[in-house]
Amino acid sequence: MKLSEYLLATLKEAPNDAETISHKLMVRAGMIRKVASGIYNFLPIGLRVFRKVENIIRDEMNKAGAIEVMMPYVTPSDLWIKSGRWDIYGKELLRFNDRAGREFCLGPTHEEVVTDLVDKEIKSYKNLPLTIYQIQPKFRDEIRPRFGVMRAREFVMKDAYSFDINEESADKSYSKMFDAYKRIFERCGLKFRAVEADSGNIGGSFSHEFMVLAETGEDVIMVCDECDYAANIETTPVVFKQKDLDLQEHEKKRGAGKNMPENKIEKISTPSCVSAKDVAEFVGVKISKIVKTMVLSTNEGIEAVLLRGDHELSLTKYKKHRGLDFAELASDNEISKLKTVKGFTGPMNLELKIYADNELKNMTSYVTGGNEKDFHLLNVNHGRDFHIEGFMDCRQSMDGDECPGFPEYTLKSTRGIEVGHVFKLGTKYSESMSAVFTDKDGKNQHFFMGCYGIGVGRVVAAAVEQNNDENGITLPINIAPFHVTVIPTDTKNIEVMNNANNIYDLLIDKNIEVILDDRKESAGIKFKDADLIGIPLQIIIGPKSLEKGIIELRDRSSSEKDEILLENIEDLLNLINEKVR
RNA sequence: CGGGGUGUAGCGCAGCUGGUAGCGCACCUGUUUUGGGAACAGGGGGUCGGAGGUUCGAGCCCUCUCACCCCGACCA
Repeated sequence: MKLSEYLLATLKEAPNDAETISHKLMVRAGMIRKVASGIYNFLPIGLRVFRKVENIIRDEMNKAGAIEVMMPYVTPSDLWIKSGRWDIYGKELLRFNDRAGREFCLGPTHEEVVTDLVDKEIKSYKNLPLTIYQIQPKFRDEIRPRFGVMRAREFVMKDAYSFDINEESADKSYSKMFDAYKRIFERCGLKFRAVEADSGNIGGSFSHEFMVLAETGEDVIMVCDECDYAANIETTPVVFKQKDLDLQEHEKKRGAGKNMPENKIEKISTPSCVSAKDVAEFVGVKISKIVKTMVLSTNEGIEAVLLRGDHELSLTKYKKHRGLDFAELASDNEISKLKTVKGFTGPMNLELKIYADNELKNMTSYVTGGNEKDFHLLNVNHGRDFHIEGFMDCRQSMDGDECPGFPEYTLKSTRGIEVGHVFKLGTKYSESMSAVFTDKDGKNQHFFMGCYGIGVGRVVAAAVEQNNDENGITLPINIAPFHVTVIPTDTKNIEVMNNANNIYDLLIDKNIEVILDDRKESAGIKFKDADLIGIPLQIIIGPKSLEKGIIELRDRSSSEKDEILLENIEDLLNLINEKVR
């Protein structure tokens, strides 16, 4: 490819809406351009990187025995109604009608379509297991698209779906995909970790996210440095230990024959103290002596959950342990209907079902909201003063928490970009959509399913996020847009151009992905562009060195230059060939 | 969805108390250049996001609207 005939759209300055390094660099390198919020053009340089990632994914999918298909991204509502997701899926699902008024949506994922497809085509256990996949655009009307193609509304996803006769077989399909994912991200040169993720409500099912480690990642993951344990913070279990010391304290405070501490509740004025931190400072106790009451709106109605003041609620874990489909923090409006005041909510006389984090078991005589503006209560105790429906592990894990794998190790938080997710579905969709095959005994059985996604554009962005320096992008050679650029520093010098053209042709003959920067630009611009878009190998041909019969080979990442005699040009080509393969 | 912010040339920005729009980069032409984003000379490009209003006069003031960006469940 000659650059004079190419679409190279590099920019000196990044547009002001770009925040992350990868977003800035991808725009500056002419890889992507925004068309609308969360919707992007891929320009030639970007598309080349995209295709390389895509091909690695395709290659590993094929090697793992998955079979490629292509499903539509415009999907009819009846499939979604059948699975029950038409009503559950919120505004993320972009819905519209065709000319006849039929309802459709842009597919955000394809469980419905693929389950329907396999149900119709696969009748017998003899044709199982089967894993099919596609690489195709998806649309999710995200609340807040950001970071360029990292979180886009329209994006390309590789989604695979496995179908098995039973759970045991499904686990094998899952682990094949899991292994394929590891190979894919290794081949892309990414530093990543597979972490345990939300396993949903179905017993025995599990899920892993593949996280590229990056400071700008949107997800927080908890990792153990000593063992392999890693999990999304949303789902990391907290190892609970009943505190003996507190129990002894508790004993001392017990009244004769009574089961509860005798400290009397005290109502105190706490003007404008709405956060646990405010209250702790105002009252002069540790924040860990505060109990905060959070009101939740769920599919089973309004309820409350209690947490220690310095702990954070994990809605994911709460939903899971409560067996809820839906839960979010109650709105101001919902709270205003209760016998309480926002900022001063407490469990006493709150006419709601109250649940609590396990840690509450270790707490006595704590501070809670008074359900009255500017008032809190001291010496509140559950059991004596109010009833807790149930305890569960629902707080978010924190730095220093015990590793669930080994009690002697501790967890540390780090950030990651979720580039892949493998999920064991079980029979969730085959049941809701009545998708069955005939087993050995001639009986109908529901398929055991798994689904496996990779965001292709996000992998590209994550790779850029991990591979860059002050001059631009430094992608590894197997996903760089080109292998080699030939840079003649003076396009008017016939000798220089002849040699440049010659080397360019030789590289093409060897199937090296090469560009010739024959633009009538100064050498400086060519160097800057080559570095910015991240061509790993640069062959520099200039008049002065050519007089000495040499050309230069420069390594993008290390900036090291090798001088090579023209007569040894074959050696150069062989050297490049080795690096590329 | 709530809160905040920004829309002026392709990109980055300036534009005062309202007086007919500018800078840098990019682009085009020519000449000289060519080893890390060249120099000089000349040139093109804007219904100032859109609609309405106030005014003799609006990029600037008012109202509405659209787009884009940032922050936000952790307070219950």
